[in-house]
Amino acid sequence: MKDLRTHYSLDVSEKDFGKKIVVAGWVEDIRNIGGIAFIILRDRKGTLQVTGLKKKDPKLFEKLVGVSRESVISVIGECKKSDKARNGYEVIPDEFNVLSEAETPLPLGVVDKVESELDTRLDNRFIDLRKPDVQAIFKIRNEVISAVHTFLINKNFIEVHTPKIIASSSEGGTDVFKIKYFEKEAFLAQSPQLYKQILMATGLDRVYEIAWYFRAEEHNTRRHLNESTAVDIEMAFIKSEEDIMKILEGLVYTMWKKASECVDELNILNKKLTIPKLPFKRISYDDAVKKLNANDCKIEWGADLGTEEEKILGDIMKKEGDEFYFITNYPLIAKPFYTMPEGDKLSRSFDLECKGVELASGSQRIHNVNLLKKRMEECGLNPKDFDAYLKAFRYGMPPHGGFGFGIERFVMELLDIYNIRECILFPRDRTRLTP
RNA sequence: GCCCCGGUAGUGUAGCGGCCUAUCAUGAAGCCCUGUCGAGGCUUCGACUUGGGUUCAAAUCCCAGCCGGGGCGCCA
Repeated sequence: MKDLRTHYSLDVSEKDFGKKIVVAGWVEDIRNIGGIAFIILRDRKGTLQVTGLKKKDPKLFEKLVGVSRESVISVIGECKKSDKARNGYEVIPDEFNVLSEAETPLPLGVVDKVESELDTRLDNRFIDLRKPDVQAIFKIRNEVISAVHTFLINKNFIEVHTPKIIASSSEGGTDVFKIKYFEKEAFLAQSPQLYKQILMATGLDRVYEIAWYFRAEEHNTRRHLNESTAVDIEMAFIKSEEDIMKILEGLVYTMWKKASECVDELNILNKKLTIPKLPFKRISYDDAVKKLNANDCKIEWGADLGTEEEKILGDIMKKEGDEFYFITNYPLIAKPFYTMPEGDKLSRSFDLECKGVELASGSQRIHNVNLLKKRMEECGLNPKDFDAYLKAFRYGMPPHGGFGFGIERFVMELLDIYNIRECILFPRDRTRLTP
């Protein structure tokens, strides 16, 4: 049995001219001129042209032009130099096989001259993903995640995987999905927060996870998902939250830089990336509020920044030359119970903002079990529900902190994508459960 | 949780009480064409979210359902 493919479209070079090659992929388009026909074949790397001549082999020609668009075929033929064809060569078929015939009409055109709605595209995601610009997003996503692994492993982090089926709602706050766990009730983890903290009591010191977040909030917006991914880290023996911010800004810088090296994909998307400068500006919550008030945006001290305020602050910071910045020392009241207080009212926390959108949020955590219990109670939680978590703080827990960093939000900002659903292969939102 | 908005061929749209036997593009099917690359030309096919109501007359107005989009809150 012969190979179904010896060459990808873009891997053919001059030394192949005049030789027999085998190419395979999807029939993107057929232009039948009468006595000659051009089949545009698409594979993972690009497209190539198969040129059929009626005179040469009428039967093969009929079969070739009769195949439906987006069918999968494999073609054996001569690779012939041609200045008229797009890659400088064309394949003159001797033989071809339809590996899979596509039904017609297509539910979504790959190269049609009409746009499709996102909903239609997501309903037919496997076809949508045949488009090079859609694929480019996920190729870049792959690169930045690979940069995460390299960067964090170099900083002595180890990758961990914490459970996603959990017994109690992890942090209060957001809604969680309830599931049946045999005779018990369980929940899908909204974040790995409590588990990565427990791991700080083990001596592993630095852990990270590419984590799934499940959130049962019924929002329907272009920047929310009910199932999303994040880079979550936790590190022990820190002096302060500044140690964590250093890791985070280095990580973001590295991811951005790695993305900027995806030249082919960025060209397809028609995007240019400017690598951010380190260090990112640190601005305290107090100063952020002052800045906002000075710009006719009235905000009460203590309130979390709303979408509107975040945007305005983003504009102010951009004017001052900072696209990326940390907002530090939030009011304690706006942060979860495990956040380390700073004085009475503030916290040792930070949010990383990019152009007015929150990319990541983190803090130094409380490592004293009594303070932790006190904070739980102040937040309206019952420490008894957190026994398994609290136990880890009773037998030697070093000072520690970490952050969670949404991957889809990052990709969205990185590539300037309007709807977050485009940043994940198969989005789960308020209404979408398939595909 | 609160508040807006929308559903017309496979896809994307026009129409917003009678001119609708519903527009245009794209697509599909077929015919012509030996250098296409957004190929071209000709022919054909294909749709008003569902159920009630108003009206002489409903794609169009009203009500309800179903499906979807978005904003806010909250968050990543």
